[in-house]
Amino acid sequence: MHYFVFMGIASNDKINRTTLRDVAQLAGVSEISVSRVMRNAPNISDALRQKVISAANTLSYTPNRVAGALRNQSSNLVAVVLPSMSNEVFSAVLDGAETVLAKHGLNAVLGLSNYSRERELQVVRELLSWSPSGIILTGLHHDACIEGMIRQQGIPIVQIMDIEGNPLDSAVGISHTKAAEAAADHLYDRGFRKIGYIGAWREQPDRSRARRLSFASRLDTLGIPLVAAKIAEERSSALVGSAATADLCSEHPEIDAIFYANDDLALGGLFHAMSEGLRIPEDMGFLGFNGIEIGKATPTPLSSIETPRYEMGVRAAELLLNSEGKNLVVDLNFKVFQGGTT
Amino acid sequence: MHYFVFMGIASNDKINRTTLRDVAQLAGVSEISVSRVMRNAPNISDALRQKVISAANTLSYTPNRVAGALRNQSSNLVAVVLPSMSNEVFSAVLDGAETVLAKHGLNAVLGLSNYSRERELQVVRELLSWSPSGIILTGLHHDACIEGMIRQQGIPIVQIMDIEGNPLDSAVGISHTKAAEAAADHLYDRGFRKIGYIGAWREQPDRSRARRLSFASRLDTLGIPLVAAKIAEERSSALVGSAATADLCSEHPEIDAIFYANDDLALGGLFHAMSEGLRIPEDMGFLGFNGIEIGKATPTPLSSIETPRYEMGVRAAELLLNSEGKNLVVDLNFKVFQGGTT
DNA sequence: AACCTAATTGACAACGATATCAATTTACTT
DNA sequence: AAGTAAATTGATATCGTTGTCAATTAGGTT
Repeated sequence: MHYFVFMGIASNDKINRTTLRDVAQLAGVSEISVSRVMRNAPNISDALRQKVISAANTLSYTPNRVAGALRNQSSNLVAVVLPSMSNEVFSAVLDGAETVLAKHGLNAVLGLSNYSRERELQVVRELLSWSPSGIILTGLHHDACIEGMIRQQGIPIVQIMDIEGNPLDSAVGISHTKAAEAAADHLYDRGFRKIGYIGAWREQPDRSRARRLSFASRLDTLGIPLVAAKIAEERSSALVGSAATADLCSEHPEIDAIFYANDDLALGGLFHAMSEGLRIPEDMGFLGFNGIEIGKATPTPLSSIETPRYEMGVRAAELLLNSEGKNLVVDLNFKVFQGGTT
Repeated sequence: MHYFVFMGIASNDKINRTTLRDVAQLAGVSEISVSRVMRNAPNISDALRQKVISAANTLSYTPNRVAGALRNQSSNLVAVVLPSMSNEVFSAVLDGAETVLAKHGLNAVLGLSNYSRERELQVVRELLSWSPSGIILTGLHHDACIEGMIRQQGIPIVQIMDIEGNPLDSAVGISHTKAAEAAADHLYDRGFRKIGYIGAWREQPDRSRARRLSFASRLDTLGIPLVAAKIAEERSSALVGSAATADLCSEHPEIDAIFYANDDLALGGLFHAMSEGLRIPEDMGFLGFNGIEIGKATPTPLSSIETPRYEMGVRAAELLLNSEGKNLVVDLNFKVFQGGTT
C-alpha cells in the first residue's frame, strides 16, 4: 500500500477506474468504437451502438475527461475569474453563467482575484493550465501578460461588467458612464440640488470610481456640482453605509440626496435616516446602485439603478458558446428604479 | 486550417504550447529533471535547478495540469457541489472554501444541483470525471449511487451544512435541531407566547424543514405550541417574507412573534411591521436565521440565529486537506444574536 | 460474378507529465 | 586508493482518450 500525494491531499490507492478498454472488452469491440459511441460520433451501426451502450451501462462507465482533454488539447471546463464572492453581484453573475454552461455540458472552474492584478494573473495562469475551452474575466483592465497567455491558447474570452474600453475579445456589461449620468439626471429631475456621493473600500472595483467621476461631471453640467464625496475605508456593507451617511450629513448638512456606489451602502444610509426620523425623500433622498431584491421590500423601497447581473452571466456564457460572433460587445440595459427614496 | 470542436465551443488551431520538452532542450537537461524542478522534488542540485528555472522563465512555461492529472490519476481540482448560487449562504461557503483551497494551490470546480437529487448525481458524475482530489457536498442526503461513485475514486468527501445524520466521511455544519431549540428558548425567554413560523419554497433545502419541526416540538415542550406555520410557495426573498407575514398576522392576529426560515424572509417581515407602524418588539417579535450583515443595520437590528457560513467553507476545505483526520464531524457554533426585534 | 463506392470498424500514435527503476556521479570510509 | 553508500540524473513506460488513416464489410451496378 502506498499513497498518492498531490498538492497536499493524500488519498488511498484507488480502485482502477473503468475505462474504455473495459467497456470495449465487455462489448467485444474496439476501444475507439466505444469512444465514438460515447461521443455520438457519426457512422456507427445501431448494432454496435447497442452493444456498447449496454456494456457501458453495466459497468456504469464514465469517460475520463482528463484523458480526453489531454488528447484534444481542450476541455469542457470554462475558467471564470471574479474578484470576489462576497458580493452578491458576482455570485449572481456566476449563477447565470453556470446555469448556461451546465446546459451545454460545460463546467465552471472558479478563480478569485481579490481585486488584485497580480493575483488575477496567477489565477489565470493556473486556470489556463487546465486547457479550458473559454475564459470569463471581470472588467477590462488586466495585467499586460494576460492577453498573450490567453491568446496562446486560442480560446474565446468574454469580459464582463464593463464595456467602455478595449475588450480583448467579446464583452458584456453596462455603460457605467451612462448609468451614472442617468443617476444624476434622475436626482436632478426629482428636485434634488445638493447631492453627495458615498463609496467604500478604495473604490474597488474601479468601475465604481468611473461611475463617481461620470456622476460628478454630469452634475457639473447640470449646474449643481457634487457637494461632497466620501469613500469609506472598509468594504461595502450596510453598516459602513450607515456610518458614512451619518458622517457626510453632519459634515455637509446642506446635502439633500446621496448617490451610493451600491445598494448595501445605500440601504445602510436609508436605515440611518429612518432611525433619525428623517422624512424620506423630503429631507433626504437615497439612490443606490444594482437594484438588489431586498431594497424593494423596505418600508420605503430604495430607488436604485438596476443592473442585470444574472443576465450578464448568462450572456457571457452564451457569448463563449457562440464564438462565431467574435468581438461582440453586448451593452445590457440598466434601469432607473424609482422606489420611494427619491 | 481546421477546427477543434468540443462541446459546442470551437476555437482556432492553437499555437503549440510550450512543454517540458522545450524547457528541457533549452536547459540541456532531461524532461524528467525539469518536471522535478517544477514540482520542487527533492534531490536536485542547485546547478540543475538554476538552469531549469531560467529556461522555464525565458519560455514562460506553465505546466499542463491535464497531463499531470492523467498520469497521477488525481488533480488539484476540488469539486464543490452546491444547491444554488442565488443564496448568500452558499456564496459565503464557496468564498470561504475557495480562499483556503487557493492558498494550497487547489482550484474549485463548481457544480449546482438546483436542489435536485438527480441533478446532483449528474453533476457529481461529471465532476468526478475530472479526477478531483476531493469533493464537497451540501447536506447529508444524496442519491444512493453517489457514495459508491465517490468511494471508487478514493477521494475525501466533506459534507457541509448539516451534521445530524450519517456523514459519508467528514462533515462540517451546525446542529439545526439545537439552533431551532435555541430559537424557541430565546423567544420564550423574551416573553413571547404566541409564536408563528414562516418558511418558503417548499422548504428547500430540507434543513429548514428539520428546523421548523424541532422548533415546533420545543415550543410544545415549553407549553406554548406553535400557533401557525406558513410556507410560502415562492423562493425566499424579503418581498415574500413581507407578504407571508401580512397573511399570517391577519389569519392569526394573536401571534406576537415569528421565527423565520432565513433572514431574507425575516427582514421582509420586519419591514412589513415597520410600514404598519407596529412597535417592535412590543407588538411583534422577529427572529431570523443566518445573521446576514444587513440585518444588523436596520433601524431595529434583526435578532437572528447567526450561522458561520464563511467559516463552514473554510473548515470544509481544511478538512479536505487534512484527510488524515478522517470521518471528522465538526460542529460549528451558531449564536443567538439579539438585535432589537426580540 | 466481378466491380466499385460508401459505410463501418479498427490499429496506431499522440497529447504532456511523472512513477519507476536504472545509471551515473559525488561524498565519505577505512 | 579502493570501496561503499548517498545523491543526482536519466530512459522508459504509462495514464485514458481520440485524430488519422488503413482495413474491412455492406450495398448496389453492370
